[in-house]
Amino acid sequence: MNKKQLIMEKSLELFAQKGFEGVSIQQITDYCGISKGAFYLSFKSKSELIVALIDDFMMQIVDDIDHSVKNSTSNENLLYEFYFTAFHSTEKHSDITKILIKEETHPFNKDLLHKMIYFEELIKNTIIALVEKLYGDELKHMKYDLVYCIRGFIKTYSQFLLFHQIPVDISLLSRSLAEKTSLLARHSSIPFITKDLMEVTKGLIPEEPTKEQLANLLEQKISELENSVQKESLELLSQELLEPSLQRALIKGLIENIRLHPHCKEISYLLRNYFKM
Amino acid sequence: MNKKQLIMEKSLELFAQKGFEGVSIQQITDYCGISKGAFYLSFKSKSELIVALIDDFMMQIVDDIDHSVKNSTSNENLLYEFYFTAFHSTEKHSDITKILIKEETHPFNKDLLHKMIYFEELIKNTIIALVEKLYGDELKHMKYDLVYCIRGFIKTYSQFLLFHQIPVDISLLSRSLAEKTSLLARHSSIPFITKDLMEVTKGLIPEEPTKEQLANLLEQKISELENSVQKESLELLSQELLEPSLQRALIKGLIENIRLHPHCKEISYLLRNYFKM
DNA sequence: TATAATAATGACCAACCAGTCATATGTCAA
DNA sequence: TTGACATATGACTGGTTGGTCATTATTATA
Repeated sequence: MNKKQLIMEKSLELFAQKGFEGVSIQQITDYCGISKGAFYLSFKSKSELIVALIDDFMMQIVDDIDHSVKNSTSNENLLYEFYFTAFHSTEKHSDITKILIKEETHPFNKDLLHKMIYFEELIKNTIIALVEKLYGDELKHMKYDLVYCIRGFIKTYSQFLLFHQIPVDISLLSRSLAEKTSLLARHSSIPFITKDLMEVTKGLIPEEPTKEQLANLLEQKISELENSVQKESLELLSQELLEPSLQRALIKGLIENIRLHPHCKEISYLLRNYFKM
Repeated sequence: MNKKQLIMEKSLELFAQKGFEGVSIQQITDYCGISKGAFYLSFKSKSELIVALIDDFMMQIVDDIDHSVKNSTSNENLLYEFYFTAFHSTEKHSDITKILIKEETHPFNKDLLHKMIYFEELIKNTIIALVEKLYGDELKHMKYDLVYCIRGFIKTYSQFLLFHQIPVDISLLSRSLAEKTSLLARHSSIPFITKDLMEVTKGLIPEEPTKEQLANLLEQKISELENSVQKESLELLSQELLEPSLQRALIKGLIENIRLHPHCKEISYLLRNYFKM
């Protein structure tokens, strides 16, 4: 296996158990069965590993949730599906989620801090899209308040799922929260979180990447991948980016194709936003 | 000033900024203007300092909240008052609250872990008392679900208050949450957190102290205190504990007296429970 | 097979840590 | 003034850390 990949996957387990500062490079290399020096051939420092981890795995969760919101056809079960996807994804990627929760309150590194703020912003944008899809302009001044509540629900119950080793009925939880959310949306009238307050807490604007940046990212991914449907899809999307010609349905299909590859989630997410799918 | 007290107060600031593991004994002693050796005259180890901190300051918050619930006369504004007290108290003791939030997900020490579980349990008990006072048996199967939601609200918004340095209208926040809570209590029907689920997550039962333990604790506090109304009150309560004679109103008054002393909050809380006030 | 290039090793380094202890300073009473 | 006791000091120990680098092993090329 790719050594970089090996280190990332093994260290993820350790970090989830003991937090970043609780795991030494020595422990990681022992666990991987490699030497300490070999580690530094793959990563310049411990921080770089951590940032790489967050980058890679974080996007898988964001993409899962965002995809479920953007691709739901009926509004009937949207709330339920949203919560279900969110909890399902946090369980599937429980290691990285544990890390995100653990390090959230004192990220030991500037880079890491920025990644986490960026992550938070993406999730928030998805929730905003969800709320707008469901309630349009009905909510008005309660909109951002509701968004923050939903985010709070997800955080609170994710923590419950991850830190108590009890088998839990996610479906029930999602129904319960969907009901609660719907209640709050329809009846609450005193907003605490306003648009202004939410802006202030932003900290970092997740800049939309330019067409050129996207093209470069695609180029890079293409060179990394083996020949496969995903590679072909990426190449077609790369062409489409530079010279638009395909119909929307085709583009959407291509983006769906690359979503299947776990390390193309970020690209998939960015393209979906770029092509406004 | 008492050296032990000095160390506790100064180190609290540092810990709140950087977390327990981010602060060395050397940094603490430098910040206090004492030598490293002097630290170990007051505390056997770093852990002991941390446990002492949690013990002392944690109870101040628990007592504040518990007191507001147990002493409210009308149910009209109880929810609002409860939230207001909770947020007011977390702001007043922002340093210790930051520590509690930061260390919650990976307490670096068994003792600390137990303290935190104990703390969580006390808060939960207070919320249960709140819910029962407000809704009695009406809620039935939604009771524990509501309790968990309330706890979630407090955590979510405490984090918001403490980690964004924005001036915030706690009163508005409390009204907003009181409305939300009331909505959930009256209309939600799908419980996720059941009594069983809440039991499982307990981990540690906060054992009610026996009469003898309480008496010892009182004795100790009495010897620590200077002559004052508080000391007198403690002595009277100590007598009352061994040979009941006073009327409830008098006992209640005495307990109120000792609440005024910041380091008698725990005693006050325990006595209030013992005498079922 | 010989040579060059790349991958991997682990002893080593400086920095930091919690905790110790011989020594020094201050403070009483006799 | 003396001596006994409590208080305070900071150099020191043993251990861990992230990170380096001269050396060795492996692979590719010719």
